[in-house]
Amino acid sequence: MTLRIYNTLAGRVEDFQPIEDKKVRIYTCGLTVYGYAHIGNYRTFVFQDVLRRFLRYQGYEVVQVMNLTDVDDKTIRNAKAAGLSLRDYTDRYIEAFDIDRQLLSLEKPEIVVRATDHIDDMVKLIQTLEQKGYAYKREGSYYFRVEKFSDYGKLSKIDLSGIRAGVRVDADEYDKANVRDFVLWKAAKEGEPFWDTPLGPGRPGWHIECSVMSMKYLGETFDIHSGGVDLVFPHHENEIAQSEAATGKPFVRYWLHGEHLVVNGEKMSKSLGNVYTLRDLIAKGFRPTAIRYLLASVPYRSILNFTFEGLQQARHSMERLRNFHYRLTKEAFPAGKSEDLEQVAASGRRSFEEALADNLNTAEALAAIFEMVREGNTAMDQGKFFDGNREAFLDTLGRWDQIFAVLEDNDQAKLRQFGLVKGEQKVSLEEVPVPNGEAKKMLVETLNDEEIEKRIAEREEARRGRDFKHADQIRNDLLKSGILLEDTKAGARWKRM
RNA sequence: GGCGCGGUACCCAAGUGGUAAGGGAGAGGUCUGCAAAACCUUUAUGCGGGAGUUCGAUUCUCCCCCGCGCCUCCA
Repeated sequence: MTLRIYNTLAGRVEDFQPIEDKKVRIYTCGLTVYGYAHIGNYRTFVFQDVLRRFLRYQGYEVVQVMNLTDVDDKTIRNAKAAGLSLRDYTDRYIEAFDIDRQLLSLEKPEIVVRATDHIDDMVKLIQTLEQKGYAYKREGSYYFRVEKFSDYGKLSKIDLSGIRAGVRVDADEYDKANVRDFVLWKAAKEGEPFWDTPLGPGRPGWHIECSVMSMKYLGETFDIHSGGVDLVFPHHENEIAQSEAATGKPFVRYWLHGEHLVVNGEKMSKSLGNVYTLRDLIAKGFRPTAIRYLLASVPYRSILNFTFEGLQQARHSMERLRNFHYRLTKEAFPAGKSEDLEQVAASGRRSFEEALADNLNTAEALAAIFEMVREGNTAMDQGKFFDGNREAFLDTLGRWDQIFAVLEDNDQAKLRQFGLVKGEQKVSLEEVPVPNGEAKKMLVETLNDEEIEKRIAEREEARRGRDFKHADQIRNDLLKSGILLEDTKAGARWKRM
């Protein structure tokens, strides 16, 4: 099944065809590590994760490069405020990001790179651009001569005449030859980090790192470049200009952009106080898997309206899928096999695959799987689900989960693994992060599996003796610890709230 | 000013020129020692408003209203 995907460059949905038959090369703009990533960032990362998972699902080998921008005005400012070197400061947030990534079940890109490890490569590219007449130097800084690159604007469809001198243009870059020109290399400033290079002392401009690192690891022309919509202009437009001016070859074949997320219908902003990090949400008691589910459930090209109610709804939807999975694995069914049900499982699989192939329509993929769940549940309730049907349903559900990755209730285990359990309910946004330090005090500690099982056994014993008072006592105690008991036909089942 | 996106039930959210997926919540039911949970059923003559094209429009065209994004750092 060919993936059809919206290519910003083409301005329409296109069939995806990689350069190399069974291999896909992807570059994704990662994070500027000046602080914790927020859920808006994660919306984009979940989209990119769904993309790479679906490509792998289709049998492609994926080589994904993700960059981490570890030098820019904000990182410099914040590192200085924290009294740390740029490296020490950004290391902390990179570590925090890696933990978040695992909490959200984002597959690790094959190659994760940081800008400051590629200064030499950037210098070389800028030198090439200068030799070809695309770059010029002014007062220690290098700029890209936009008017020399005739394709400028082809991605964002921007009208260059719309950029007017003196309006909406960084005032301290007055020394550019043309207001449209963008900086490749910034001359060193007093009190700021800089690198001594053949270009002179300074630090890289924002766009150059992505051109350099993507081409270094993926070649001068590669398949997919993705990021948030806000990057279309100027970031990606400038990347194209730098890269294609230097190589004379097409830079990227498919440009993919994820829409933003808003909170309660409003843009996230510090002044509104609605910027949430993953840790903020965990501290409020929300589960990483529910967050992933919510972020994945809205197709990537639509604005996602993030609300706590929506997160709660996501949690419940996800629970329904897990319940069905539980029945499939634990409930006893009569021997035999229903051909009709085999068809239900097969068509569920086909439908969700088709939905994803259609520009990653995750909402439709969900609908497909829920339809299968309902039919399966109905058959089970009527005694018409057979042992022989187990495998096909588990197969479809498992395949679906290769993309969505939310079936397993592993939140508690992961939070423990990263020390994000017990203690206070809220961690201030302003605190300097120590991923394994104060971040430990986040979730209310709950009982471990053995303790829970033991209490349940005790309750079963009480119930057999018709000592319901004691049984109910245990049930209530567990509930207070966040453990919900469910008496099913197959015995007592528990889950964490 | 330029470019672009969106308005579908109480909430989230697909989709189509042929008569509205799915989830959550609510209601009813099944199950249960009770309860919860779970499961089933059910919930838009309607898709922002108006006009047009058409045998037929939520889906196409035009106008209007509302919300939003980008054009400057931003996922």
